[in-house]
Amino acid sequence: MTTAIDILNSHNIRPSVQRIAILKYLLEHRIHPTVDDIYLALNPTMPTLSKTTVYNVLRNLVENGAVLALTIDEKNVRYDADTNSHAHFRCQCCGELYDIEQPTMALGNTTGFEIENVHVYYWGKCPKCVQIRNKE
Amino acid sequence: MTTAIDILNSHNIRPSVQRIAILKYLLEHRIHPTVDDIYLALNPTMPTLSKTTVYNVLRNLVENGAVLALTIDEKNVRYDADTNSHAHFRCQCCGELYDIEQPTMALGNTTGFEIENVHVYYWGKCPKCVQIRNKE
DNA sequence: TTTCATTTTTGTAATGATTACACTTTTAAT
DNA sequence: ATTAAAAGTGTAATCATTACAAAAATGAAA
Repeated sequence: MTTAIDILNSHNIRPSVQRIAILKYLLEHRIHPTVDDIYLALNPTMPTLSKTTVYNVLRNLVENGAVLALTIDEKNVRYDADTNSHAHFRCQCCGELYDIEQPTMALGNTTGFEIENVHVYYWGKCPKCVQIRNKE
Repeated sequence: MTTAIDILNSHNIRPSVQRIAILKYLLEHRIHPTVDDIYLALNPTMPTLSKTTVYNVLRNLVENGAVLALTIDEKNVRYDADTNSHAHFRCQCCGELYDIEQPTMALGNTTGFEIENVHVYYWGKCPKCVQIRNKE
């Protein structure tokens, strides 16, 4: 099992208390939290934590490829510690954000472009909301 | 050629002067503009136009499927009048946003999910920026 | 272990996109 | 022409994010 410290080290990010806490939270809560989610979750046990630090740390983690920033939610950026290839699904009923298997893709003509990164975002109804609708 | 009015009518949106102007601008300027881009472009010839109206009209267009909202840019939502299936590429050097051919995708296991919409976002270097880097 | 430079964190203030809201104007049907 | 509904407008509020300067922590050198 890879710990937060290992991940920080392997991305050349010095493992400060705050960085460890934030990455640890992301690793243990795969809910694609927003900055606010993270701040509110950690604040009780780290009262001195500043929201600016959460922003700073996350920018650092994203820039160094340790964490993904998801822009599927128009309001807030969401963060994901799972950097393996996978897609995301956002339910238009309940707003929930799910991990979903990455489709196998045959790229079209992308001549001249150097592609470094792909994000696939789905929108629709999640299983829970489909069921609720069918019961009505 | 489909006009702005045709598109509005076919999506059951009443064709007001402002709606026509905004959709026409989107149809004729395939640059994925932001709200501000659109407002600044139209303001000279429509001095009474309000930015709130631009927001309202775009929300209406998106909700009725006449226009796409792109969240590839973390700062602003960008709008696209091309609702045909295509992907988007954002250059990490110059920030430019390109249309790009939609990959042919074989969906993985999405049992239970009702998928209504897919967006594929690419990041990397655009041909211009690749060239510039190679010349250095 | 003291010193000092560098990095990191912190809190407050600013920014900037978006929305709320109340009022005015336009539209379309009678 | 009258009138009710829809659409547009301008200002003020909201809220995520960033800027910035001061404080704290870190780590290397003496």
